[in-house]
Amino acid sequence: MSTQGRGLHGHVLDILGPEITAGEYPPGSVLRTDELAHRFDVSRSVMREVVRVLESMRLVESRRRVGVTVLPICEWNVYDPQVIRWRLAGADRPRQLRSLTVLRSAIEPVAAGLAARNATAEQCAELTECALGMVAHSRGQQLEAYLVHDMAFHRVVLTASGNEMFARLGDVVAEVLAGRTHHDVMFDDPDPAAVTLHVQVAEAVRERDAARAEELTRQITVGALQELDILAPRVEF
Amino acid sequence: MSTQGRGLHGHVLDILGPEITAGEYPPGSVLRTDELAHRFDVSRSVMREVVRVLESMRLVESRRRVGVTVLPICEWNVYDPQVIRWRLAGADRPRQLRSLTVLRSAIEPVAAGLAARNATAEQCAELTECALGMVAHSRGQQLEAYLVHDMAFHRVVLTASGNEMFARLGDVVAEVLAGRTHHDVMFDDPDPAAVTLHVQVAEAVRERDAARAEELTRQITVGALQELDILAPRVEF
DNA sequence: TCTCTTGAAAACGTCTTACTAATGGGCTTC
DNA sequence: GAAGCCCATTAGTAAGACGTTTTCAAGAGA
Repeated sequence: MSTQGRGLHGHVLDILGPEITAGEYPPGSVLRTDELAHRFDVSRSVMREVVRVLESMRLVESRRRVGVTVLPICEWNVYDPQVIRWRLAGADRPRQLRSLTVLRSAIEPVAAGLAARNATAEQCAELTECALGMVAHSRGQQLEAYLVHDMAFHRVVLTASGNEMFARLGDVVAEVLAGRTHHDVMFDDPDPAAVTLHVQVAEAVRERDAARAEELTRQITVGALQELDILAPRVEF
Repeated sequence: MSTQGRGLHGHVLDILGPEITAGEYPPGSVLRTDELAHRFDVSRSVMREVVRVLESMRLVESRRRVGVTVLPICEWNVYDPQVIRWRLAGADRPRQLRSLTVLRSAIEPVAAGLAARNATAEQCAELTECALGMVAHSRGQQLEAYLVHDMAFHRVVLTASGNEMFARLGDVVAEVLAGRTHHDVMFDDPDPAAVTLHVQVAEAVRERDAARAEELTRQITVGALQELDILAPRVEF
């Protein structure tokens, strides 16, 4: 599921983007538009469009007489979904997974609290449905079905918060959850305690108990962090 | 401080981007590359590069035989610093300011907690210095000088957290703080309670008291939210 | 020898033109 | 009325020429 297989432009981006985010060109490296165009066998026009996009992601900077310079990580637009996908697919996947999980631990509890205030009746119903789906598939090697409901659950919470910045993290959280199931070691069945917590969050939101929804969600994210510490301890801090 | 006045490309972007984020073209509106090129008096090449960048921000989508379609807000990359700047400069500034402040209230307490664990001795010193600077300029119409130290304080906390996702929000927080001082009604002097809280956060971080740093920062952000409610109640939720 | 000036080379920036390709809508046909 | 074909439309790609800025080095002068 690359972003835009459409067009030569998207194709080149799908190769060059991951290379840069993987750190194959150290910060300060200089690429030449013409060379890249030749390498990918595309016209300079196409190559220029690719560079423009990379530039808007702050992965590179283009300067006259110098070339296309790779920027240090601290400059990157690390919230760009495309950049996140590239990094998750690449070498510093563990690091990215950790920073995203920490991000979740900050965002989701607050989002859940807001959801308890702002969720529509329909969203409350969706939430309950997702939680029940998680329960239903929590035993007997049904990780895929479980994952679907888990992703949906968190997406509904973030959307129901009513804050667009939170809502936009739905995709990111989904990828983190999917990553946990697909790439990393995952226990045969999800932690029963976590399943229960999801059900309780749905309850709390339905009952408009913001404080409880927040606290329960905090427990979920703390659990996710601990799980990460067990599987891949001390990758960064 | 527009992103890149460099080049025709940047110039067109600085006009078209704000127009789109201001909602001047309702979602589903169709723009034609040729028309835009003619309107801005640039070549189609330049216009195509602009469209590519807008596309990477998910503000528009380009399809053959159709044109450049404006996407609904829910598709936008709302974490793109450029998009944030455009929106802050435009019509839905209040809405953007509110969602960013809510975001702050989720992120900063957690970041402060992490900072208490991870901050270097140098960062602790910087933090104290910033807090003292805030105190020094907290009375007598020195809002500008106060703002400088306030922005620096929060940037250091976010950086010291050691999480790159948090660190990258330094600019955003700075713009929110600057916006509060410059564009919105601001009391003559900053709230003394807030000043004290900053000093205490610096203390807590220095003493490695994560829980206290988190709780104190939570009070700061809650204050910011309340302030927003007083100045511009009920803009969205 | 050091500095300042000047010039040229290098790389991106822009424009133009031509051509290709896909796709949505209208037209025809059954 | 439905299905399928055809074409106008608009973006996608390519190639080449020229402009512009920036850097760096060579040369002139002190």
